[in-house]
Amino acid sequence: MAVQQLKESDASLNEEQKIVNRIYSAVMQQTLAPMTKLSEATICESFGVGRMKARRALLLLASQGIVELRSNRGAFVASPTKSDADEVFEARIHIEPSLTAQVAERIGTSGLKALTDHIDREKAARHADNRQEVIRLSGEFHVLVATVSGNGFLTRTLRELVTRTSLIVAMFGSGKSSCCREDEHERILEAIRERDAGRASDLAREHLEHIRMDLDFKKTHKTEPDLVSLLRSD
Amino acid sequence: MAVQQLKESDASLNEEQKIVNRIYSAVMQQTLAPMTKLSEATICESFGVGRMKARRALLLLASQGIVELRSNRGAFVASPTKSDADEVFEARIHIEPSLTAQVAERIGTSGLKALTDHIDREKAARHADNRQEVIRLSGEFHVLVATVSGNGFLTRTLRELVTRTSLIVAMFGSGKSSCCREDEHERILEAIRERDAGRASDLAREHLEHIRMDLDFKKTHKTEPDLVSLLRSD
DNA sequence: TTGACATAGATTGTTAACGATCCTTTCCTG
DNA sequence: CAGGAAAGGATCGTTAACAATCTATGTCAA
Repeated sequence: MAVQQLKESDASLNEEQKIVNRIYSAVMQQTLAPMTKLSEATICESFGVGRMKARRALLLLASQGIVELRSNRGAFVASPTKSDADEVFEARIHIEPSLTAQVAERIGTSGLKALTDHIDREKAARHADNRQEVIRLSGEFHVLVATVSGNGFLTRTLRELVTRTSLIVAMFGSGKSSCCREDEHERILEAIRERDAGRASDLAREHLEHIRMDLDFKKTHKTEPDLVSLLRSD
Repeated sequence: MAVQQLKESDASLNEEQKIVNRIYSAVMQQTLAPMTKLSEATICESFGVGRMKARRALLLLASQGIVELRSNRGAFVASPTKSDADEVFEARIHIEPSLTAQVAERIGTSGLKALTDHIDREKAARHADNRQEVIRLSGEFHVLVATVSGNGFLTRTLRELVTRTSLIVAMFGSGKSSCCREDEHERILEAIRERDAGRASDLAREHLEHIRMDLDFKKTHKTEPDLVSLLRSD
């Protein structure tokens, strides 16, 4: 079980993929909020590329549900609905427990080291109170599990699911616990290290259900206070 | 569990999505063989669209691994390797048994009717010896299971997986049994109808493993006789 | 003051032309 | 005759200009 490309060397990639990855990261660390407009011009000057590259990047992001393209109006960071959230968590609960179990059975030393290092980085970020980094690393843990499984397809699928989860949390997250709970990743890693596939699977499922339970679909969407801020006297 | 859009009304779709769907279908019924070149010009005149739409469609197809874009050389129908095949079947075995079990638990009457009708169409096509239709419907059964689950994300994911499986079978299929076995879909449907989630899950897994076992990775790729045909005297 | 309407600006969608790269054919040379 | 180099053709990648659409501002009338 070789870990192929833990570091995706940003250099050897075509430009639009770089743009896509940067936007993915921004969404994952909740720098880009749902409904944020991503105009072509913005992307062109932000990344120093032509309009063609920008449009290709936006099309790719749209095909993965990260942005929404409205005709003649531009691209906006997706704003998932409750039903979108249900789909995403349902899909993750179908995939991740089974995948985590497989990883527990077949992981090698290099994969184990990658996961351990990641947990260390998570702890460091948490200790440093670097919220954005904590959120991003929390999400990427799940992608990393797929990566160490060696399955490129599932890695891409999970990257998409995790990113959409980040948008869902941005929309419906209930306040402070807007990222994964403290030690759940560590406990999953322990189960993997002990080759306990059943426990790893259970922990993964519970972890996802915890994230889901921390959502609150009753409150009005978090990203509508634009209206409020516009109504303020200034 | 409402079945939302069993018929994707080809009319109300933007043009590039129509192109993508047509190519999907062609791959599914093995009209388009791996490594087939899809030049921009071909698509432009085939669908009567501008080069821009053609390029967008090809980019979408590439992002889903159906075609491969080579710089300055054009788009080619993907030719999966053995390792690609392993990834696809691994992913399907992670997803489909669990998904089928869920469908067995939660399916409603409309979903049951959709699946039953589909099986009927499969039988009719088989009886009529319409090979292309049999292959296409066999693949789409798996997509339909995802559709009746009501999960749009998994539906898209399975459409991609099934299409790639079709390419894999085109590359490595061992002769005659190049499509799903006769009655396995029917047995899965029976388990679903009886709400036997465990059996449905098992049957789905076995079915996938049967498809996988019918592959033969030893033989030279099916789509290299281009070399042979070039060597013929003519 | 409020509402509708018209105009101006900005942004996206499309097309066409140009430049770059690759493949094929041809021709030259050993 | 074989090998390689160069020219030609075809295809893709990019850019720039144009057309279409939407948003916002401003005006006028009720």
